[in-house]
Amino acid sequence: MDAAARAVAEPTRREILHLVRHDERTVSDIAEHFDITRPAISQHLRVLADAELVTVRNEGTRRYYRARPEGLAELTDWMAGFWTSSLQSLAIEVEREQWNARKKKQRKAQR
Amino acid sequence: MDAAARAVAEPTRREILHLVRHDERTVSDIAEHFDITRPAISQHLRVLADAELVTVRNEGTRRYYRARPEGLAELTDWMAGFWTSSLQSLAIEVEREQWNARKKKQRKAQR
DNA sequence: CGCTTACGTTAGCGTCTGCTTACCTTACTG
DNA sequence: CAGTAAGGTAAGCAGACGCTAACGTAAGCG
Repeated sequence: MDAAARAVAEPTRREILHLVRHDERTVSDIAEHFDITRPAISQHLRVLADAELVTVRNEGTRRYYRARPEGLAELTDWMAGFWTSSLQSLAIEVEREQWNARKKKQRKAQR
Repeated sequence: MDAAARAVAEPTRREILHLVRHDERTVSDIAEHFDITRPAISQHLRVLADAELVTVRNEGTRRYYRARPEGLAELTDWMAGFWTSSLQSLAIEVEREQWNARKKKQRKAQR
């Protein structure tokens, strides 16, 4: 999951993901969309593959990459769940507010 | 948005976000949870603030940081929308499959 | 006023990263 | 078979990144 987050942090890799989101594409095909060399694309694809955000299909000398929807879903789910406030935490939040209010009153009284 | 993605890629920053997700906390308070120095935390907070993922509230010499829900929501929404397949793209997908099927048959015929 | 507390900022450092160039492997084609 | 097309890999380099140590700053306190 850490790998996925780091992989997506790179603008070029995000563009690549966008390219292979629906279509599967070869490395050269992808490389044409950028100003960087093909090896650089290969390296980005390796990072994305390690993060399990893309899959490969071999056909002769060509390698077809495409986005792996499950990997992307896992990432978004994880991100969304990262800061969702449950009822439990909401209750704690209310308690914290009250605590702060008391504390503020105390500080005011001290002056 | 790019800034937000890069900010979240860092494990320490994710932990910080988690800490100030519901409570607002001071820098020293946050720093206690880590093995790195306080200035390092300050720098991480700067990155998070630049990415508009946290907000600050000054109170005397203390600075209270807390997560900015809107920023987090924007990020997750953007990530989720990044690869959601609309009906439009689904139709394209089907068409692509058919095109591939034809192409495969053609290649087979060529051999 | 000087002292302390709570932070931010800067300089410098080792490490990681993204990129290019050069090379190697593998599969197709004549 | 040699030649070519497609793509992975390695070395090396410049820049970004994360961290620390040292210093600067502003607010509270005696």
